[in-house]
Amino acid sequence: MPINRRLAATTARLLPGSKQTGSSRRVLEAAIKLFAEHGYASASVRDIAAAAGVKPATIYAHYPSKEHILAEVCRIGHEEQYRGVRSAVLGSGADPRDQIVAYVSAHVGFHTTYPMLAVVSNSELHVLREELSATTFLLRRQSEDLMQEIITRGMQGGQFHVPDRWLAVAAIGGMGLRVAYWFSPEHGLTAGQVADGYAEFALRLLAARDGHGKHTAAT
Amino acid sequence: MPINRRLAATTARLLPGSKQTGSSRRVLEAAIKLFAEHGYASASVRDIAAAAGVKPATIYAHYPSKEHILAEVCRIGHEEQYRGVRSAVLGSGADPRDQIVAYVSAHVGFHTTYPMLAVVSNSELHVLREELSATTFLLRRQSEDLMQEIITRGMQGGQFHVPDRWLAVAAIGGMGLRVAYWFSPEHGLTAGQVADGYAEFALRLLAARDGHGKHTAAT
DNA sequence: AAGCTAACCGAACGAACGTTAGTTAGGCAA
DNA sequence: TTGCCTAACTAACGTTCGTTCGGTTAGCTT
Repeated sequence: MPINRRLAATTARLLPGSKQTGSSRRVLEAAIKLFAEHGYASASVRDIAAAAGVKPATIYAHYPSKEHILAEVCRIGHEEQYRGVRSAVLGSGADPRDQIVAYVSAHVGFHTTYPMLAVVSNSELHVLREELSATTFLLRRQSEDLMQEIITRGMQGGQFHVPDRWLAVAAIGGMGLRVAYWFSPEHGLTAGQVADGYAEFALRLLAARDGHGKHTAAT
Repeated sequence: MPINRRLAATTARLLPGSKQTGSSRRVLEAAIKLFAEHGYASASVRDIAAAAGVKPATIYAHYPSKEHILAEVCRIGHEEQYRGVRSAVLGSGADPRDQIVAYVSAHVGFHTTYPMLAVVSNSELHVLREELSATTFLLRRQSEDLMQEIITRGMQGGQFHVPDRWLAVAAIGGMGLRVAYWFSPEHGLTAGQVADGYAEFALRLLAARDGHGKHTAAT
């Protein structure tokens, strides 16, 4: 087991409810695994075909180009992530603290459940032409906006206090993103423990130590 | 200005004190910029040569292979990062809170000063064979261990309280890593503001909200 | 049985890849 | 001047890349 793996996970998981079937789906799963482990440019169409149990030419019966495969993977990944955090927040109470806990738990949960999908969606997106990545960037933006709205409401209500709300979004989002790289079921921590821990971290990060941010200056 | 850039920074900075000179250094700087923007596999030797104002074959007079160029970049990046956090911590007081502030400020400072170097060092390292990445992984490990030691001392002294100390290292480290991707001098926040903000975030994250972690259970 | 459709494959295309061999130009010691 | 060294160059090597094209199968409909 080499130490210089790109991520700790070893198996690719596509969404159980994906509408893809047969070879089309196996190609997608193989692409997720290979893109995650070696990167988009280093994973050849021949590699993907072999991993999917198919010949290279067959791939082009399902996808118009290698780039479109990546675009589909990124779209699926960001769609599931946004769906997850959105439904979690909607299912929580009206207290911004509950909403942040729900958001971060769902966010981390996505990265522990679909680590390879998360790695590809986040670190290979830049190779896509804007035409193919526009939808995905919109989804990412919506996820960020959702967190920022929660934080803004929390600051107005006095539950949260941060020097800069955008910086808090970047910090909380960033620490969640990295989970996909190191998380593994054999790591010693369960997915639930990581989600709970990060939710607690996010709460601490947003709430001033004196407990009531109303009395300190904000930007 | 396309939206799907891999990172916000536009200019590569090599360390001012690097011993490299002339073409050798220009090749290194060009490689940092191209590896950061397009990834190791997508940046060809011909691209690097053109950016360095040199012909492809000339590169092999300075580096034995493309892989060795990346290895050198990763080594320089991790060396500077470790040097930075280490000297910052040594220059701070004995209070773990001061040490964490010093560590995180230096860590974030590295990622805002050398964003391209940081992006390459952290996200392209996995393509290196173990033989070429061993030194770099050692440096990364030392940086992580340093933060963990600070946190451990802070927990023993009652200043810090976290459910899992390794999880705290991962969270603080992860949020700092991401800074290299979005930070830009034109972003609205100065490097100092980001460093101060993240240092504050790290302190909050480590210190229980009741202010004295001694009274709550630890794992 | 004939015909259609979707899926798949073998073979090959031109382009780009990392790398190498051999050559040239300039500076310097003898 | 001669010889040597360094640093850069030109040209090309063999390989792999993404992609395409023509043809073959399997399964269903009529």
